[in-house]
Amino acid sequence: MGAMASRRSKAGDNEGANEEGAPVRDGAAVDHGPLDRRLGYLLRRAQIAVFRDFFAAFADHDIRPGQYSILTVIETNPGLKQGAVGEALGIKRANFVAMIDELQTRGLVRRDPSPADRRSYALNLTAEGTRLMAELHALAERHEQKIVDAIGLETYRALFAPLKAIARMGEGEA
Amino acid sequence: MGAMASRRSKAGDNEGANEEGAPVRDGAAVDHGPLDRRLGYLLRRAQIAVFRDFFAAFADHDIRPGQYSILTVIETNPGLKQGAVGEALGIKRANFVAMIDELQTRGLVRRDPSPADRRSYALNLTAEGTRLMAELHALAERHEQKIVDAIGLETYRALFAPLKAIARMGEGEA
DNA sequence: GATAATTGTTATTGAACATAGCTATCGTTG
DNA sequence: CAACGATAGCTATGTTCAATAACAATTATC
Repeated sequence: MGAMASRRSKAGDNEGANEEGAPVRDGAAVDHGPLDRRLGYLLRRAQIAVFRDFFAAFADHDIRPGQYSILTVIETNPGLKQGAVGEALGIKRANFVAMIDELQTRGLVRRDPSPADRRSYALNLTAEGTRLMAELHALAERHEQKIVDAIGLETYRALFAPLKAIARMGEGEA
Repeated sequence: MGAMASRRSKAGDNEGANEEGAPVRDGAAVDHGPLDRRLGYLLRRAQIAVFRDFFAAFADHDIRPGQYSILTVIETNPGLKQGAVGEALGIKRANFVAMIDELQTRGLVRRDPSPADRRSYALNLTAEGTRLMAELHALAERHEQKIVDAIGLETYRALFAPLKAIARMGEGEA
C-alpha cells in the first residue's frame, strides 16, 4: 500500500544519500563518548536506577518517592502549611493540592485548621499515617542498604555532601 | 458565594479537628528529616539543579539535555540505527522518532539509508550538526566547570565511578 | 477601610515516558 | 520459494510530572 510512501516521507529526500561516505556501523556496544564525562547525564541515570528500586520496594504500599518525601516532611515538621511543605520539596503549590488530596483520601494525612490563619491548613499525619511511616522508613533503610552494598559504605557516605552542595548550586537565581 | 463551600469540600469534615492536640507549627526553616539520608532524594535534587544549569547554558542553541545526549551518541558512533541509539540512552523507540524528526528538520542529523537493511536508518550528523557539536561540547565543558567550582575537582572526579555503579544497579532485571 | 499580598484551588498546557498496534522488511524454515 | 516469526520504524494514545495563569477567601499593610 501507500503506507510506505507516507512512512518514509518523514525521513525525506535522502534516498540517494550517503554521498559523503557516511559510516553505517551497526553498534552492538555503543560508545557514550563525552557523555561519560557529563555529571548531569550520570546523575540522571543513577537517579532513575535508584528510583526504580525505590518504586519496587514501595510497590506493595503503593507509595511513590514524591509521596514518601511529603509524608516524611510532614512527620518531621507537624503542623506545616501546604505551601511550606511544597516549597521544601520543590513542588509548586498548584501541583501539591492533588498530592495532598490523595494522601488525605487514603487516610494518611489530615488538613487541620490553622487557628491563626483561616486560609491555610496545618498538615499532620493521621494515626495510620504515623504507623505506615514506621514501615516505610524501615523499607527505605533496606533500600539504602542495597546502594551501600553496590558501592561500599565509605563511598556511599562520601556522596551526600557533594550532592547537597550541587543541589544548592544556583539557588539564589530565581 | 458558595465557592468557599466547594473549596473546603476537598479538605472534608475536619472543621472541628485537631482533637489530638496536633501541632500547628508554622515552619520558616523546614527540617527534611530522614530525607537528608536518602540518596535517591539527593540524587534527584542534584540532578534537577544540574539540568537547570545545563538548560540555561544551552538555551541559546535551543538544545535540551536529551537532544545533546542523542547528538553525542550519533557523533561518537556514526551510522547507528535508531533503535541502537535509543537503547543506549534508555529512550523507547516510539518516543525516539519525534526526537530524531526534530533534529533532522533542524538539519543536524541525517537518516541515511542502511544498505544492508532497508528497514533501518543509519544515523549521522550533518556538516552543520558536526559544527554545532563543537560549540555544544565547549559549552558543556564550561557547564561542568561550574560544578567543579562548586565541589572541588577531587570530589567531582570521585563522583563518576559510584554514579556509574549505581546506574548499573539492577540492570539485569528487566 | 481600601489596597496589596498570601493561601489554597482550578484549569490548562507542555514535556517525558510507556503501551499497543500497524507496515515494511528481514531471517529462517518447511 | 512460500510461510512464518522477528525486527525496525512509525502512529496513536494515555499517564505522569512540572509550569503558568487566573480565581476566591483571607490576611496584612497603609
